[in-house]
Amino acid sequence: MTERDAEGQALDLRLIRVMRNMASALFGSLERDIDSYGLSAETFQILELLYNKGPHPIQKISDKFSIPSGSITYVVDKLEKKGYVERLPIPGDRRKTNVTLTGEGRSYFDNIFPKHAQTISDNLSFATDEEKLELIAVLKKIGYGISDRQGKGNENENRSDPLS
Amino acid sequence: MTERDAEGQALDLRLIRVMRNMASALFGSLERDIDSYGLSAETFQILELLYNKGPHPIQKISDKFSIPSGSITYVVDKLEKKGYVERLPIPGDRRKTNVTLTGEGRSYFDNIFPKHAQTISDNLSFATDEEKLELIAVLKKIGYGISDRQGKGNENENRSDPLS
DNA sequence: TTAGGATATTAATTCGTCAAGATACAAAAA
DNA sequence: TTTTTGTATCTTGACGAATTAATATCCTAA
Repeated sequence: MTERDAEGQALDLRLIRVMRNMASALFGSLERDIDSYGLSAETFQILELLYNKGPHPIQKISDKFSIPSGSITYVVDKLEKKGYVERLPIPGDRRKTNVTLTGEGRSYFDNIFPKHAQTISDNLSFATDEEKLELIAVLKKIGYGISDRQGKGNENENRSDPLS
Repeated sequence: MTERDAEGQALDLRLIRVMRNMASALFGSLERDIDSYGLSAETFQILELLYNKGPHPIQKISDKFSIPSGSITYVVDKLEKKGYVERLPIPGDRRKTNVTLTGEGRSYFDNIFPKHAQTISDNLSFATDEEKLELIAVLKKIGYGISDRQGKGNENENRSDPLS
């Protein structure tokens, strides 16, 4: 990789520091919000996935969120104990298990999601819509760049739902 | 807090998703780099602090990085066992303990920091300098906004080294 | 059939946090 | 003064959360 001159490097270090602080303030705030619903950021995202895209095999969830295979059982167990999801066998392949939202899980998410979305908007209210569009464009470019450079084995991934 | 219309809300959700994915790609990449030096993101940042700003009392470090008081002992222990830092009493207050870089810690950091800085530049190379400056401005604004709203008890913090 | 891989769980372990405790300082009361 | 009360600092030990490595079951293709 090409080396940067001292000045450019200093700019990069400044940017990474601002990013770290912003991320810590923003995601910290969102995590506290999610915590108030009795969930973790991780379990919230899993519920969100099931809510928006229906049942998923355990392994898909594990992949999507980079949760180790040994941990995903533990995580799904917790959600199952709370009554928000259930495990269902997948016909045709008895190795797989589908995770699906229960009625209770759905209505709980119906309840908390709008609140959380409002918290997100509150936290992002310090930028204008124009700035937000600019952020989306640039941050996407960076995220893509990094993921593509790494993912030398994932070329066939869903590019219509980028970075998802 | 004022509520957003559906369209604005959708923009916010888009932005937060892009931010999450970007952060996970970027910080994941940086963490893997740091991991290759046998450190965690947290311990790396502590070494960086001691390197740039000299010895710090344990409690300052604990505060700065929001590490619980029970955990900071554990973290400093690990760095001490590796020989990178040592604990020294602070004259005048026997409750406090200073954490300082050892010679070994300093030369180790001398060695790894330039490598890590290069990794940072590599990961940020997908944005132009102009875009980076724009990012710094907007992300700072968001980070400030969130921190200031929360920190109703921290008005007296160091604003010349913002969000640090 | 059999060999190899995919999927999920279990058990052991590691990691980090919390609550409680030990010590020291500082300020107010006696 | 000295005593008391409250607070700050750090560590300890018990605990829970999350990961790893090993295991059980199942599928696919040679």
